[in-house]
Amino acid sequence: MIDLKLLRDDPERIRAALKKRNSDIDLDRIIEMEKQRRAGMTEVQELKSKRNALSEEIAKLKRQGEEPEKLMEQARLLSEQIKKKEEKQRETEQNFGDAVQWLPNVPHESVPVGAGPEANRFIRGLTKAPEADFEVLPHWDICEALDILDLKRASKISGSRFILYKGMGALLERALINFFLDLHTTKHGYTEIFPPVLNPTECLYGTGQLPKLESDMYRCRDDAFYLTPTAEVPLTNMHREEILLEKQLPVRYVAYTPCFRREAGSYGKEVRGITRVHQFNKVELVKYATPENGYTEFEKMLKDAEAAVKALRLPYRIMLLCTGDMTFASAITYDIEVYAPGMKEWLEVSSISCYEQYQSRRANIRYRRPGKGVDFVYTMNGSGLATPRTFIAIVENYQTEDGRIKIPDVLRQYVGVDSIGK
RNA sequence: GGAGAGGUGGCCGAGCGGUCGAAGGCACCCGCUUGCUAAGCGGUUUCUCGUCGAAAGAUGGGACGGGAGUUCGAAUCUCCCCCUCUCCGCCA
Repeated sequence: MIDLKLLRDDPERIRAALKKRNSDIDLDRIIEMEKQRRAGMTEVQELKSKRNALSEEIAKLKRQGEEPEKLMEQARLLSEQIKKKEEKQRETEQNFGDAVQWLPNVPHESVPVGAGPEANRFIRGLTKAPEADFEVLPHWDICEALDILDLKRASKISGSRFILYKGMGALLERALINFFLDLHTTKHGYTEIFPPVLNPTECLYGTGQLPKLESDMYRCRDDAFYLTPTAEVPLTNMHREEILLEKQLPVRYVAYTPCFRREAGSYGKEVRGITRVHQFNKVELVKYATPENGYTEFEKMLKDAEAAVKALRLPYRIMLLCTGDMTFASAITYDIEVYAPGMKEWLEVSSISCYEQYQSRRANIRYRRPGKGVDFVYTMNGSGLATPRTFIAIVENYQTEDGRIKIPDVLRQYVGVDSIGK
């Protein structure tokens, strides 16, 4: 949620942010609703103040053994009036609340303005796709040849855009998950969490998937749960409605979870292979920090994710997303992309976002600074990494001319062999 | 699924329908003190939303799991829901 004080005191900043994001939200309507809401609030409060005074008076008289019937009658009428006003006010609040949920975060000033990927800014890494000295097979071909993915049967048991890893493929996938978890827990100071992946509606509002991304998620029919689209949801909601101590911060969590996405509307794109699927594995990083340290921690998180790509020795680049490419709740987002020489494409394997206080306001996650009251924490998260595309990058980059796949050094202790095939 | 207990401030934990935003403790912060790996003494500190104010602050509303009700008035009474714990049953 955006800061309501900003809405009141400096709406032009929000208007500018909306423009940068190409949003067509009617801000004036929301401002108007907010004014109405406050006016109504004041009215109700004044009536209640009167009633409280009356009640006190009654109590006093009763203690003296009197029966102040006239006052009681007056108070009764007041109460009725209050009830009516309150009902109206509740409606006003509800409408305002619903509307304000749709306001996206204000982008950080360093974020380039633009509509699509072409406006993203290169930060570091490879400027050019590396060339292989032989014809690299795309992952769907090499994986079929080596019998480590079975997409036909995945489709038989679940449908299109599902992955079935098999044999050494399953082992490689498992190795990746373990490697990522070990890396972040032992080298980067994250605490491992293994959370539930069915999350209730409140959690999805908390992190900002709802209301906007409703149709991108799987919902349970009989219970108010969504299948988690990312571990960001459980990890960030762990401290929902809490006041943390300043000395606890930063809190760093890492979790492996499967992630579920309907990918509605993406049909026709990326049809082959496993770049875009309904269920995938991801190791996710989440941090809670103070506003002062927020961006330092954020840059560190980018490095933590980058370390994973580096350790696997994959060709990569880091892009700063433009306003049009960022998600709704994010103030700033970096993508780490690896190159897949078989597909001849750059693939996003990690997206690292800082939400500043946008999520913490929604989820009411605060911290106490000794002697200086409470404030909302900064939250941020990043993939560290998502496996399917990392898997692709490995089978395509580590492919040999004779059709094998070498195992990256750092994974050997998990896989137990040097290569897959022959 | 059945039976019972319970959900109160950052944490633990009291709380006859009005003087309870809530005893006490812990923690925290601020002083003082002390010759010892820290203790003692005193004091402060719930959160939230309005209004006025540049600010310090002043003033009012609200919050004791959530919602509805009874009442002039609810942490306290009634109903519904949610959650936690214990026991029984069932199941991986």
